[in-house]
Parts: sequence; C-alpha cells; structure tokens
Amino acid sequence: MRIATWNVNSIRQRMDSLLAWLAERKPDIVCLQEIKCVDEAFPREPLEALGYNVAVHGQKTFNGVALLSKLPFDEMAPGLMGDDGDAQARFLEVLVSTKTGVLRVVSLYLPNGNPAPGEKYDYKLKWMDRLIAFSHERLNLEEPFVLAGDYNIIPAAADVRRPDAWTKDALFLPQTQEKFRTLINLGLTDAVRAISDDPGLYSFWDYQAGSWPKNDGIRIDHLLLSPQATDRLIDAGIDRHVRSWDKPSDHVPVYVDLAIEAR
DNA sequence: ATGGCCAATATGATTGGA
Repeated sequence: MRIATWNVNSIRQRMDSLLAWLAERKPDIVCLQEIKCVDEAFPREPLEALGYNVAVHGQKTFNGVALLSKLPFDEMAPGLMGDDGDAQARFLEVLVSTKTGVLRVVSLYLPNGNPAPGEKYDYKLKWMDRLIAFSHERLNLEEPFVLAGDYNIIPAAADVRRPDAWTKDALFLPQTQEKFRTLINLGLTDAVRAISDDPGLYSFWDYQAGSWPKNDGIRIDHLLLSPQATDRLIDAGIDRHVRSWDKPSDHVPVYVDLAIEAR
C-alpha cells in the first residue's frame, strides 16, 4: 500500500502534472491540499477513469483538501473536531478496508500562521491543539492510521537549508516545533525521518528568489504514522524531481510504502 | 543584467501563500 501527500497549489492548474505523477508513482491513496476550488469544480472524471475514488472537501478560492483512493471509502468526514465555527476547508478523514482490516487516512492542511505573533499564529496554534486532541482519540483505536498533509511546520534545523532565514517564521518558531513534538510524542512516527537522517530532504521551494535552483528548501509536508502503521513501514521518500516539471507546484509529493495489502 | 513568483477573483489590483 502506497500512500502519498501533495500540496498541489490549485488542482485545476496541476491536473497534467498530477496525472503524469500518478502514472509514474502509482500510489494507492493520495492526500491533496490547496485544491483551491469548491467541490463541484474538482476535476473528478479523469481521476475516476484511472480507478480512483474521490473525496473532496473544498471551498472557494483558498485552502481545500481531497483524497484519492483505489480502495472505496467506507466512511468520510470533513472538518477537524474542536471548533464548529471554523469555516476553512483544511481537514478530511476517511476509512478504507484492507485485506487485514481498516486503514484510517487524513489529508490535512495546517494553517501557515504568519505573521507571528498575531491572529493567524493564534489560529495555527489552536488548530494544532485540536489536531493533538483528534490524534489522541484516534490513536486510542489502535488502528493503522496515516496523518498526512502540508503541516506548515519545519520540525528541526535539519529540515531547512538556511535555518537563520526562518528563525522568526511561524513555520520554524520554537513554540511551533514544541507543539509538533507534543503531537509526535502521542506515539506518531514521521515516516520520512524513520527511513533517513539525511539533511536536504525538502518538500517545498518558494517560487521566489530562485529558491529551487539554489535548493533553498524546507521540509513541511509529512506523513505521520500510528504505531500499527509504523509496524508495517517499508519505505518513504520525496519526489523532488517533480519540482523541475513545467508549471510546478511549490510543493512536491511525499510518499510512504506500508506492508498492507489492498484486499 | 546578477535567478524577486504564482493563483484566484466578476480580475486589470488585491489577497494569501510560506
């Protein structure tokens, strides 16, 4: 079972790249972020033609998450618990059935939080508290569970080419990293870091200032695994070559391979 | 010269991203 996450920065602008990458990487489940469209505008047909079931939680103009799955969805639930007044489409949870039982997957788009301090940073921290509460509940189920998405968090200095340039940024502030560790310490495993200690594993390069040709990147897209998923961890990686394609997203896909058979 | 963007919006300037 291959599960991937990709912030596409507009699904409608990225369909050619998405189709090319799906053909190349052949993921079973894909978590998408920043689709930037309402549910009705999501281009489902070409994806369904490839055998993917499609779940969408979109909104107009900004944000928006989706899930593609070769396995049918037994359940799907949009929105993160803890604030019924939160109208931003940043969270989608699904349940699928595998040969060995259920598999729970979340596609999330954690708030950026800049500028910090400020209202946006407060929203980010509160959103993280809600994510921690949610994860605590789900981990009690003792299921294979993959929490995937754009976290807008640089976990450590090894995850950024130029740490000095990010010291006051909401993605890299100590308070952000501390809360991320609180999440991890519930019992989740960062799939990429479980496979490799290499510095220079980045998932985002800004469009500006020649960040890509200078390899001025950061690692902010993560797949966090429950213990039951970590037991089955085979491999994880980042498809950085996708950043050099025409009309790229500023993020590239990150994937994990788990020893779970579809059916 | 010296890599200074990209996407959406009833658009031609503004907002948000990170």
